Amino acid sequence: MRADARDNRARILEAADEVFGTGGAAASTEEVAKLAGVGIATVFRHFPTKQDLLRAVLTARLEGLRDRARELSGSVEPGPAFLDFFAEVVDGAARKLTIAEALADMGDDPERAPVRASEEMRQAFGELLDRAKEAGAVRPDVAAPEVYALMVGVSRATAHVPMAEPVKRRVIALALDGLRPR
Amino acid sequence: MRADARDNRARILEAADEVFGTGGAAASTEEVAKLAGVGIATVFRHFPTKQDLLRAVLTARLEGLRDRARELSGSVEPGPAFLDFFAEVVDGAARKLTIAEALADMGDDPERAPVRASEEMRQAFGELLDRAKEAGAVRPDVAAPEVYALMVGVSRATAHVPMAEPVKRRVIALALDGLRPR
DNA sequence: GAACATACGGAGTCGCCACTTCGTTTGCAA
DNA sequence: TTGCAAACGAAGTGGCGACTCCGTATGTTC
Repeated sequence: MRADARDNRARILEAADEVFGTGGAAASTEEVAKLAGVGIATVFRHFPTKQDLLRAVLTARLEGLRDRARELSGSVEPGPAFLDFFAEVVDGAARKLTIAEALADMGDDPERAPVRASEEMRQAFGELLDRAKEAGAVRPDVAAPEVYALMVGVSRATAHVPMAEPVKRRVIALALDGLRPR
Repeated sequence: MRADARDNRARILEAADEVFGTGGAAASTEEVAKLAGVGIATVFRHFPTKQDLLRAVLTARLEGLRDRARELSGSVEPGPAFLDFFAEVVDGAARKLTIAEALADMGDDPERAPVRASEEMRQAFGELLDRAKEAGAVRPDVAAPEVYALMVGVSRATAHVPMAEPVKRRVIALALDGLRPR
C-alpha cells in the first residue's frame, strides 16, 4: 500500500468521524471528502459505500472503548474502575450514537455491523462489572445485559436532549444509585 | 372545512404515525399518502412540509401522554401512579422517539417544535413526581429534570437496542431502584 | 339539482447525493 | 531518472424524494 494512500485513508476516517458525529446520517460523503482534503473519488476508493465508511468509523470508536475498558480493568480498584467507565462512556456517547443511529437508519443492524469490536467491548464491560460486583461496589443480582442497556440509555438521553452539565451528572448518579448494593 | 378534508387529515396523521414511527426519517411522504389512501398532493395540502407533518404527529403523541399523566395524577395512589406512568412511557416509546429523532435530524429543535404539548407533558410529569415524593415512594432529593432524562434514557435504550422482554423489565426496575428512598 | 368553491390525484419539476468514469499525477523500484 | 502501477480529482450520471401544477371531482348551499 502506498504511503499517500494510507495517509489519506486515516484522514478520511478522522474527517468522517467528525462530520457524521456532528451531522448524523444527513451529512454527505462530499463533506467528508472536503474536510479530509481529498477528492470524493478517493473516499469511495477506500470505502466503496457510505455504509462501509460509517461502519469503519463506528468500529474504531468501539475498539477505543474496548481498550479503555481493558485498561481500567487491569489497573484500578474494581469499584471506581466500573463507575469511571460508565461515566466516560456516557460523556463521550453523543457522537458514537449519532453514527450508530445513522447506520441503523440505513437498515444496517447496528449491533451486527462491526460485530467483533462490539462483542469484545461488551465482553470487557462484563468483566469490569463482574469485578465491581465481587468487590461489593455493585449489587450482585444484576446481570450485564440490563446494566449495559441502562448505560446505553443514559448515554442516549444525555446525548440527544440538550441538558445542563449538572443535570447530566445527576442523571448519571441516579442511574448508578440503582446499581449499588442495598 | 369540508367533511372529507377533515377525514383525510385524520387518516393522514394516523398513517404518518405508523409510517414514520416504524421507518423513521427515512420513510417517504409518498408512503404515508399510500397508506392513508390519498394522493400525495393531499398530504402536502394539509401539511405543507414534511416537517410540519412530523411535528403534528409528535404533538399528538405528546398530548396523549400528557392526558395519561393527568388521568393518573387524579385517580390512583401517588406511588403506583408514578411508577406506572414511567413504565408506560418506556413501553410505548419506540415510535415516539423515532419521530422525535427524525425531527431532530432535520435540524428542527425537537424540544422546540411542539412546544406547548411538550411543556404541558413535562408539567404533568412533574406533578406526578411531586406527589410520589410526598407519599414517600420516591426519594425527596431528586428533581424533575434528571428523572425525566432518566425516563427518556431508558426509553431510548429499550426502543433501539433489540432486547428480550425480561431484560427490558429489569432495566426499568433498575432505573426505578435508584429513585426509591434509601 | 344547479352552481361553485373546496378539495382531490397524478404527472411533473428540481435539487441533492451516492456512486462512476477517465484523463492526470505521483510514489516507488530498478 | 525513468517507467509504470497505484492513486488521485473533477466532472459526470442516475435515482430518489420533497414539493408543485392543473385538470377533475365532490361536498355544500340555496
